Order: sequence, then C-alpha cells, then structure tokens
Amino acid sequence: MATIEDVARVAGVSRSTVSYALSGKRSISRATQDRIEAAIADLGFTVNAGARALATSQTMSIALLSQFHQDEFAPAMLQYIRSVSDAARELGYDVLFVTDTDGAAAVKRITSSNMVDGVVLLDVTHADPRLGLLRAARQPGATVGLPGDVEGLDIFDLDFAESARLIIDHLYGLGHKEVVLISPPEHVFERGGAYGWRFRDAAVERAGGYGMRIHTYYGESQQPAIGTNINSILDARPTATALVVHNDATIAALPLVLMARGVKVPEDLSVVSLYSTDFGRIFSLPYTAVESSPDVLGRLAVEQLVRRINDPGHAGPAVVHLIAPELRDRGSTA
Amino acid sequence: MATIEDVARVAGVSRSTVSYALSGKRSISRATQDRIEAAIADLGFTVNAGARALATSQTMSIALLSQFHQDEFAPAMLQYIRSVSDAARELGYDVLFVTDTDGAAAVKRITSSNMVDGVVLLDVTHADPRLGLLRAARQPGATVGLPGDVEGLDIFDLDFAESARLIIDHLYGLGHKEVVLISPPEHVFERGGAYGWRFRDAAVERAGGYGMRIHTYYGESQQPAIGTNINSILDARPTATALVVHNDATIAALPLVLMARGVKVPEDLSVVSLYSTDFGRIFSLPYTAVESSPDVLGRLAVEQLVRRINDPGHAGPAVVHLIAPELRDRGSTA
DNA sequence: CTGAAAGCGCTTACAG
DNA sequence: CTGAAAGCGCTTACAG
Repeated sequence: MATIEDVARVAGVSRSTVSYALSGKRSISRATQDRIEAAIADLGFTVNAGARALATSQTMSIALLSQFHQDEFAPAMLQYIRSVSDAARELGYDVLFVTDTDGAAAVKRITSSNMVDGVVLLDVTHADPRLGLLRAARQPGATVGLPGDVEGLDIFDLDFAESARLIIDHLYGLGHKEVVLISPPEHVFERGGAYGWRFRDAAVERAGGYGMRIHTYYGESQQPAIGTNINSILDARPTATALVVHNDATIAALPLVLMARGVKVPEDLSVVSLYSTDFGRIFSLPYTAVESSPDVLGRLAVEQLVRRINDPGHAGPAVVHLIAPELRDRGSTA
Repeated sequence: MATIEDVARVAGVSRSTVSYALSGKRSISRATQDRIEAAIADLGFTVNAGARALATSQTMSIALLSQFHQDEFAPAMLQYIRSVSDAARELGYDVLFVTDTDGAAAVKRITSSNMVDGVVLLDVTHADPRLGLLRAARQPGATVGLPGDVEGLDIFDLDFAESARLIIDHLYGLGHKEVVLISPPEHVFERGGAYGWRFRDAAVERAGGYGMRIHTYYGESQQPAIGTNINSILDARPTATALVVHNDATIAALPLVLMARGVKVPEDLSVVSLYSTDFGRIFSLPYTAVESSPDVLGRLAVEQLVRRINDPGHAGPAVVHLIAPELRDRGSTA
C-alpha cells in the first residue's frame, strides 16, 4: 500500500508538502502540485483514514445506534436508518451502524474508544439508559425521539401531541362525535415509548374539549393478535364513526380486516392514521394520515450533529426540535 | 482523555507493560496486573481504536454495502442488514454501513483508505460493478447474492433454481396442470437481478418436464400498479389452478387483491411463494413458501469473511455456497 | 517478569 | 513556496 512517504519520494518533495497539497491548506507551486498529483495517480495512493484520524482527532464517522424491539414494527425503521446514512454521506461522514442489544454499553464502547465524532440515537425512550452515557461522552449526540430529560443533547421528533390534535380537529370538523383510538402496544408504553402517550393524552384532552367521546385501546404488534384485536375493538364500539390508528402494525393490517368485515371507508367508518408516505406505499394504505417524516427527522439530526462536531460550543444551546405535523388527506374521512 | 501513557504513569510501569496487560500476550505479575487494573479503572481508560488500528493494521470493522433500488421492496432488506450486523458484533467486529449511490466508488473509498478489514456486499447483481473493485482490494470480500463471475470472492445465496423446482414439484405432486408465475419486476431483470431468471428459468424447465403449462409474468414494484397487474394476470389465466409468486411487493399485496376478487385460497387457487418467516409475519401472509433465510445468509457471509480476515490464504479457495431451500407448508395449496 | 525504542501513516506548528 | 521534526496513541520485536 502506498503511503504519503512513497508519494513524497516519487514526487521529490517532503511528506508535509504532499499533505498540504492534499488538504490545500497552503499554497503549492503549480509544478510541485503537478508532480504530486502524478505520483498519487501512479501509485494509486489514498490517505489512510485511521492515520489521519489519529493525527487530527477526527474520524469523519458518526455512529448510528438502532435498537430492534420485538414489539416494534420493523418496516418503518429502515427509513430512519436510510435518511441518517444518506445525510451523513452528503456531509462527508461515514456511518458506524450499531445494533448491540445493550445500547448503553455500546454508546460507552463507541465513544470512549473514539471511533466516531458524534452519535445519533434512534428509538429513544422516555428514560433511555443510553442518554446518560452519551451526555458523559466527549462527542456530541443527537436523538430521533423525545426523551423525558432533554439536557445536553439535540433532540428531534415529530410533535405527536400536535399530531393528535390535528387529527381530532379534522374529525371534529367533519362532525364526528365518537372516536376510537388504537395506540401502540402496551409493551411500548411500559418500555417508555413516550410517543404513545404523547399522542394519546393529547387526543383525549382535545376530544374532551370538544365534547367528543373517545375510546382508547392498546394495539398489538404481531399477527394474528393484530387482526383479532381490531375486530374485537370494532365489535365493542359499533357506534363510533371514526378510527384513529397510531400503530404501524395495526394500520398495515387494517385494509384486510376492514374488507373482511365488509366495512367501507369512509362511508361506514372514517380512518385517520400516522405514517410516512413510503410506509403507506409499502402497505398500499389508502388512509388520510399525519406524515411521520422519517427522512426529515434523520436529516435534521445529522445536520445538527455535524454542526456541533465542527463548531463545538458555538453551535448554541441544546435544541429540542419538534417538527410540525402535516395531515395528508387521502379521502378516508367523511 | 486518558491514554495508555497515563495508565502507565499511575501504575508505575511502562507503556508496553500496560499494553501487554491489556492483550494478555505475555505474563504479568499479579501485583503489576492489579496496579494496572486499578489505574485503568481510576482513569476510565479505554484503548483508542484508531491508534490500535494503525499499530496493528486491523480495524476490527467490516463494511456492509447496501443499495436501495427504487424497484426493490425495502422491507426484506432490513433483515439482511440486521443479520450481518448481529453476526459481526458477535465476532467482535463493528459495522460500517455504506449506502452510497455509487457502490463501486464506495468500495474503492472504503477499502483503499483502510477503514475496514473486510467487505460484505448486499443486493449483488449479475455483473455487479462493485465486484471488480472488491477483488482488487487487499481486504477479503463476501457477498449475499450470486453474480455471474464468482472469482475471488466468497458467495452466499439461496439456491433459487432449486427453490423453483421444489415449488413446481410440490404443485405437480398435488395434481396442478396449469400454473402462473409472477417474477420480480422487469427492471430487476434488466439491472441484472439474477435471482429473477434463475428462479423463472428453472421453474419453466421443470414444469415443461412434467408437461405442466406455466405462464410467466413480470410483477410490479409500486402500488397501484401491483394490484392492477395481479388482477389482469388472473383475468388472463382463468384456468390456472396455482399461482407462484416470486416477488415481495406482489405477495405483500396479494391477500387484499384476492379477497377483493372473492378468491379463496386454496379452494379456488393454490398460492406458493418465496419469502422469510419474518417477512410473512409483517405482512400477515398465510402462504406456503420457500424460506428465503436472510438471517442465515447474512451470518454465513460474515463468518466466512472473518475467517478470511483472520487467516488470509489459509481459509481455502473462494466459496460459492447456495443454501438449500426449504418449503414451509402453510396450507395454501391443494 | 519488565522496559526503552521503533514504527504504524498521517498532520501541523515551527523555521527558513 | 517548502522541509525537518514532533506528535497523535497504540503494539511489538528486541534486550535484559
């Protein structure tokens, strides 16, 4: 493998001159520059990333920590992973993808061994054990997901409370008086999946303010329980005119269940949900829904993280950015 | 950040002794060992991964290259990514997750800058442009997916031809005489997605040998084209008694389409497909299918890659491992 | 059982 | 415009 030393020798200059020619951090004569470039091409030289990282204390990599919970529905996850990965590359960073079961230990391992310049946390829970270790790390951290304590990290998430209000407002505007809400599985709540109760509590409060009746249920995460669950909920609430689904696995299974029951949307039942356009396409979902914007969230987190990496201290106080929900009307409400 | 130098000073020994205490590569007296461990704990020392990599020429990372084609159905992908990531961690390797649009350039960048000890390629096509660069790299490479030229790399894939035969045999055994096959989208074939024709050609040949009629069609990759496509195919072949689906997006949408048509499985139509158990669960698919085993494939690729990393030259000639298909009977054929 | 020193491949003040 | 040298934080022959 050619090193900078080899390039220097072939070009007849010093190592430092080659290094500066590479970085452009000082001016080099035309002739020297040309000889160096020729030598680089001849030798097929590429900078050794590890050596550069050691010398500069910059790895040009960020870690992406993802967790795979059994009670979570995987298809939505890949969109966050992709958006983080794409955004990172655009900004010149590589991505260390970390899926260790023990996320807290992974944060410690990755940060203390200096493998990355920053960390993005996905699937953040209310009292996420990874947060403390990330705050203690010398690298900056950003999360997708709003934890209970936002201190010292840049937080990005959809505004789930506002999403719920937007949906209730929409249904109220259409004259609905009795609504059913299917939330994430109970396990998600127990685990501290705050998006579950942020959405539900806001929906209940807003509906109450309008004098609407709202019945809330936990959803399931696995078939065949999902189908059984939907059916028993609909059986129990025959007078409800609208169904709000805040649960990926449930909304994915809904078209089939409703067709089997002979329920027409929106004639017999209005349906509103929360998912990304891509997710909707994957599952052929025809429902009006709040856009969950995984692409936007992943990108925002990475951009802010890179800002902190490049300008520690000057990037301002920690940010909590809840993006405003948008309702995509697909005609499933009436 | 504490360095090995700090640990040495606090413990009152030399850097080399600390290093050996860490690696266990030479024996250390009990007393010295204890002092070193105490110093490490006091200082919260962790080895700097980059410095170690520079000194040992081992990064303890592998690259995972994934491509996101528009005509491919994303949900299946995450399972390969997960299995590679999990297997790598179990073997002590971290994973650099690379999703650059230009995969060939990414292979070059990652390998020539020495960021990883080996490379796993996902979504490999017949004449994949990444292969040449990976062969030219000094790091070993493994693929999930069978390319046209298998030279110099370890290849892992499902035996799609045998999968097709298994399915045709199964249908023939049940007395079917006319079968429809929906393949991956035409774009996948054009792009060199060899699994498409390996499956189809074997199915056609085997069916021909049995005197069965088989009608082959390309599937679609996006709604609403998927539904339209399925309906027009079924309309065109009313006398076919079995449907073989080798297409993720199509099989995911099939239950709804069949229910809408009032087609009962297996009474009116037998259905056989090819997907993983997890995939089937996500889409609530009730069909008999060949297990695609993403978890097994990802793991095999990583294990072989690590074998090569640890024992270059002695790990034997390049391997082409096509795993034998298994049919999971879920009662969707008669 | 332990230490001093060279080396991994870069970058960057310091000097001229 | 360019070079010699120190330093990033480790590992590992070489010596004793």
